[in-house]
Amino acid sequence: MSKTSPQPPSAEANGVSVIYTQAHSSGLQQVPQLVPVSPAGGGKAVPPSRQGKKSSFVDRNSDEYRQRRERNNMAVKKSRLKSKQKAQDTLQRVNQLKEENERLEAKIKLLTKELSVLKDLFLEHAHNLADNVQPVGTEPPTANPDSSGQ
Amino acid sequence: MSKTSPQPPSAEANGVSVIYTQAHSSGLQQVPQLVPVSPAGGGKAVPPSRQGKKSSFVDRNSDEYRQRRERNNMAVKKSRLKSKQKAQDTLQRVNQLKEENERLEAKIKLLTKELSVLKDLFLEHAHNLADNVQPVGTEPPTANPDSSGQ
DNA sequence: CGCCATTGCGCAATAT
DNA sequence: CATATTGCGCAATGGC
Repeated sequence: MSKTSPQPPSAEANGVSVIYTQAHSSGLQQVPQLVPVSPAGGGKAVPPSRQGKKSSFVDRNSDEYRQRRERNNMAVKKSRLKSKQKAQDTLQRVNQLKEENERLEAKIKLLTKELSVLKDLFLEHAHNLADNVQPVGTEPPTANPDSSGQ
Repeated sequence: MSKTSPQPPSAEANGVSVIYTQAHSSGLQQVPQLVPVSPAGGGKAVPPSRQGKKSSFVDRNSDEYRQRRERNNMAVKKSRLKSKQKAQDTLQRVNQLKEENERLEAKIKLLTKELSVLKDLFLEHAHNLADNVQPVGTEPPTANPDSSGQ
């Protein structure tokens, strides 16, 4: 009883899914019904073509309105879900890349070590040649008159 | 005139910044004032302690309420901004990791090539030895009966 | 008990 | 004209 998502604001999630999915805010007993589509001068006064039709009010009771709202609500949900998906994918991508990075670093470490070994062999051999030491048969391993490290 | 952010829903952004920052929904002329804090049985009926106080209604006109709302609105904005920041950071992280990946792959390629060269040198030298080629000036054991590779 | 932080949700303006 | 996105405020809830 402690790790649940914020749960829909009581309405709709409960049995009160009557009609007012928009129960929030000051409504609950809507009186106005008709509200100006855009209060305060929106700049250009209503497109001349729509003048003699519905001035500029929306009927919050019309089926048209409710249907539009519902559709938009669905679209919103969908969009937000998609958004969250993408965010998660991005997170996964990060982890994926981090893993690959570690893999590559490990490989580099290995290759570097191998190279180091081979180079050392070369150096040793070069020294042997320079010090006049025959290859097969005789081998004074680390008993060389060599004094330098490296 | 085509790349502007959704601009606040007309109210508040315009000159109508009266009080109703919550202008949305069916309000605009709020009549109820007092609304049940949680419609439909929320399960357990109100904490016994609050019974004789304010039952369970919120006064949408009280300064208390408005202040709480305003504070929450700020918190919400802040939280959302933070969220977006984090999302962007994550995207940057992806690019960062991708770059690093390329860098590492290039390094691997280089190291691999170096290794390849050194190994070839070794092979060549081994062949020289096998083919009866003495290093400084000594007689070889007349070629080794060695045939195993590696 | 309160405060801030998060989160799901619906609305409206906009973008596509 | 329809859907997709986005900023915003509300309310429930998480967490300190």
